[in-house]
Amino acid sequence: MRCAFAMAILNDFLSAWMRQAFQDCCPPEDLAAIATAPAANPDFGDYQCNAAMGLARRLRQAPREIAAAAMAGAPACPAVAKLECAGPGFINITLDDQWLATQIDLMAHDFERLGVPCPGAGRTVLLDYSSPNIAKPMHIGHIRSTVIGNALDRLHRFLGYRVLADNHLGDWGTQFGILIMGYRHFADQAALASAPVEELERLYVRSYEQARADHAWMDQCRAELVKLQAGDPENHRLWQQFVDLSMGEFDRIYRRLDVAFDLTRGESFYHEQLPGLIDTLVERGLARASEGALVAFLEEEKLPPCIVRKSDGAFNYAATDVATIVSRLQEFQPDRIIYVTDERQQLHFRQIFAIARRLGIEAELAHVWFGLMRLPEGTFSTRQGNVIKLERLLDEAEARALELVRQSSPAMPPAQQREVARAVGLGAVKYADLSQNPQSLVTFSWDKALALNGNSAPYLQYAHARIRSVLDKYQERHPDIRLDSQPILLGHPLERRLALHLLRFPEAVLQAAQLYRPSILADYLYELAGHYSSFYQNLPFLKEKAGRRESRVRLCALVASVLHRGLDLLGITAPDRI
RNA sequence: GUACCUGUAGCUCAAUUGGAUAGAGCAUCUGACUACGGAUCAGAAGGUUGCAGGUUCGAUUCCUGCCAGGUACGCCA
Repeated sequence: MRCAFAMAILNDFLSAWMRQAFQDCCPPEDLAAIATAPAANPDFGDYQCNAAMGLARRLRQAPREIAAAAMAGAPACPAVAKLECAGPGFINITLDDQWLATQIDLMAHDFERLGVPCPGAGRTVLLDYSSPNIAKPMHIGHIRSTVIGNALDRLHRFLGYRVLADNHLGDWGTQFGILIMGYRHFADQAALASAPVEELERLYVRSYEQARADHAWMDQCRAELVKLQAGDPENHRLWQQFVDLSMGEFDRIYRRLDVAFDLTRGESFYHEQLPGLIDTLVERGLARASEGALVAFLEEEKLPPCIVRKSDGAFNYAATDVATIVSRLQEFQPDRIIYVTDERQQLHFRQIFAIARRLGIEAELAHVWFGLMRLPEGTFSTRQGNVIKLERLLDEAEARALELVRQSSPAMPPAQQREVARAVGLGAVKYADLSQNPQSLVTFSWDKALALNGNSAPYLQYAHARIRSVLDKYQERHPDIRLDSQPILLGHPLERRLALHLLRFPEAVLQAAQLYRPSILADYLYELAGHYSSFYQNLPFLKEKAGRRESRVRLCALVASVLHRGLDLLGITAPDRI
């Protein structure tokens, strides 16, 4: 039997091959679980299959015997050079050098996609991320949703999905009642003209303090919100002014972060649909009056009750979010809606999704949450005024990077130095958030957010720039050689290891998107840069004799392409010079 | 009280979702300077994976119970 699998994901290819090997000695229902994995240790070959041990109990047979049977049953495969049984029953797979070289050659010729498939073709994903609140400055707590969401956006687009990135602004909540009261009583028009969002923030904090001490004030705030939601022209005018002022600042930051949305629809966009939604919920028995409010009871889902309309008649976040799902499905028919928010909203989304299911909505609904960013002294909040503004973080990052660029590239023109510093500083900040498991707690620290060495974006950018520089030198010295027709030779273990890792790029991209964890791609790139740096430091290539020299230069070029593309998928720029 | 998350080297984080000797970075120490970019590389040292049980060939990973921290839980978003 010939080996006839398409090689898109190396591990899937080998897993499918192993399933064939096990076909005769494994019950059919267990076949699907058989898979390979990269070897834990280079001594064990390149890939391993651990299925024999798992089957031993079911088959009442020694795992090594099962492994031996599978190895005997394995169809011939040009990819595999050696198959060994080791330890209690591991099957160790060593790939064929020539085959690896051919795969690298194919990958290098796939200049645009580098072997990454397009599983999202024909599917639509709506991505809801960033979503800051109007009238509050963007602070470092907002960067996680923005950066993680944007990376998921780029990953899904690259995988062929039609992506609609929607910035679901908080432009319709209680804060406007508080803000309107603050504006009426404390507004400083001069400050509003010169630093609008700071002034709005000040008014909000001032009015909120008042409300905490003064019940009548709080009641008045609520009343102003109800008036706004009921269409009061004066409150609506103020609201529009607050929105416009905030959007000016948000747009400036998004441009700087290289983040773009297809839609910017705040909660207010769905405002008119809320009464109809509430009627539907009541008609279908999904919500009923309770203590003056309208509440959806979700006992079947083992979830606490969810208020969809407050006793003062105002709609809340829950109502808006359900209406948003309904509206999005009607207008765009997404196969999936992904929300990126912090951990505090887990229960909220479980409730919202439960209500959506009861309304008969079938689209896949995913909540990607991440740990709240804290300061060493605790949580920060606008109300307490202990926030670190996002722009200040970005300024600091660029300043530190600029200092470094000036030191290491003094000959570079100042304008280019600034451009490089922008990419490096911004990359460092983004990478700090993207390179770790989103669900862990994060305590903000300047040194961590702005790290320029070790496992950081600048390390990857540096590796990339070094390669570009070497490639230029090669071009100068050998302008007549057509590189892409030169054979790939994998003789040295460092070359081989690099090649093997390069071939895992498609898998890293796919996994990062499927598991909603950009950190998987970041880890992959960091390891790639590490393998490359060892290779670079320990093996000559421009000085190597012809043939091997071309092979190594081609490997370098492919590493550069993968780093550039991979960083781009994380929203990070890799300059040619650094 | 209930639910979810976190706990791994001095510090910050990994561990291919149950695999072989738990890996990186920072900090510390030792090497590599006629180099193709030293923002680097090679190496050393650093661990009872919060604690106690259980499941099995095998547990950082799954189950149970504790401990510590975080977050949420009918009128915030």
